[in-house]
Amino acid sequence: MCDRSSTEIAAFSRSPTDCRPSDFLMHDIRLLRDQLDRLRDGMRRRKKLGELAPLLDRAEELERDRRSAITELEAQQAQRNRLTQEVGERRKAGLEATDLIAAGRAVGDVIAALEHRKSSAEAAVQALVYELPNLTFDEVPEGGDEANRIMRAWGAPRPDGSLIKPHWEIGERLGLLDLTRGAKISGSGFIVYRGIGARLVRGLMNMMLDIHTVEHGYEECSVPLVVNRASMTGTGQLPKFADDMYHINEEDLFLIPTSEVPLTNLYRDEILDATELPKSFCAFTPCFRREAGAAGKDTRGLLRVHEFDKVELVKYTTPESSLTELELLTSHAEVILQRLELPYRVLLLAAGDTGFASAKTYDLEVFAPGVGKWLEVSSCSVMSDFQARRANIRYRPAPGEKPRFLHTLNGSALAFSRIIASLLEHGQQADGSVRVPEALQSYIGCSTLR
RNA sequence: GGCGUGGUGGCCGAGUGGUUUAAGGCAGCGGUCUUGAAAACCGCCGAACCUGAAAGGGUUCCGUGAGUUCGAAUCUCACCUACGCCGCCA
Repeated sequence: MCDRSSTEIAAFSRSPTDCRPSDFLMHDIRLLRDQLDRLRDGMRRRKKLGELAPLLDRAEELERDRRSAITELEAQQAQRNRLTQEVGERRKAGLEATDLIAAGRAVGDVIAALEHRKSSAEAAVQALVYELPNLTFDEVPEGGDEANRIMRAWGAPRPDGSLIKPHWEIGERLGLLDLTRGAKISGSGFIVYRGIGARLVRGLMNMMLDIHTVEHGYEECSVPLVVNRASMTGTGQLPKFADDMYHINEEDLFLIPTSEVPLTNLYRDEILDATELPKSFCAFTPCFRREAGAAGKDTRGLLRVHEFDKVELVKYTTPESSLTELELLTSHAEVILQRLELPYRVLLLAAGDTGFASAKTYDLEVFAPGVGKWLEVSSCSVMSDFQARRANIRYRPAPGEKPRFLHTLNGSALAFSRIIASLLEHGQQADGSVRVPEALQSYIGCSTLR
């Protein structure tokens, strides 16, 4: 078991609106000199070592140069401090100081050059470190998605799957999906829900939020859908995944790909009290994804779209309790699937299939008989201190003690479009109508979609 | 959008070019006193980085960045942000 308290790689902007190389918490870059082997092993477990090994070597070299620049720079700064202090003393005594001023000017030139060298090295190290994914926990299987592990399953896919139509057919026939007009007004991958379809969205939102707030104790938040660069960097979407996001040029703002971003950045640059932890939040928001590079994949229906709704869960915990909290958070997502009577399975993702910022992830998959696939409807992750470092979120274990980075977790509970696809396909009846699960009936006011 | 005023450590707050090495207070921690507590008094008390086996030494940080200067919390410019007034607006 690895030390979860102060391990993960990272780097970190602390400015509210910007991310400049000169303003980083650098100390965990020590991993580059102290624990290079651990970093290498982490990348190997993700099957990324071939790709990232040269980057690690380069980063280590730059880090050495950064430190030597700092050492020289600080010696020169100390020299300058002595000179300027003496200038002050001579002035006070009414004496000339032209020689000291000349010397000071010379030292100033040296300092300027060293500062430039330091900030170049720092920016370069930073850029490389930003490309390194989180280290996964030891219990995460090595390898790619072939090594994913099915942990448990709930319910059973219906036996008559071959008779089931895909959700887009049933949805359009019942008039609750209008894919053609969605494409007309915005583009392919933008959905119009109509009539009972729109009411289904609203009902799912209320049902999920009610369960998480009332039964599971999450604080509900209504958050901005547009966030700044520092927030996107804090949770790890930037700089590596810039192409996946919609960007507003004039203001340099981004449309959120998930409400994990605003919820996790709520406490950016803050120090929480240990007694406040764990903190649990949920939010309903649309999520925007460009899906660049996914052209031609799952183009029909609701499986891969540019805008979808989601209820997200986010937790802030101590390093000691984050794994327990992951199990809890995952179970909270499962509750929704059980209430919706959708058969699902829980996968522990292998290291190579685990997301960039995550240390351990469970995926929840629902079987959709119409398209004949398991659909990923939730991804529940513990990010260890990867995001906390980037976003500078700490907690004080006890009064008077040093602040430590906390752990963040998040999970979808759940993503709507695939859930709607699953509901339509799983609930299909012989006459083409769709049965509504009991827990949802009061939210949408009927027991059958027809 | 226009004009104006602010942004200083966990909090409040002084500070307009050179012992600021950031005053003072509150909170916190330790101690003296006390049967105990309170009060009073004394001491400690920000973050990060570099160096070092350690002890220690050094550097940076006053919203952010860029300038001016031998020297910037302090002067200049831009930006962010909060508040006030005016304009516009659901």
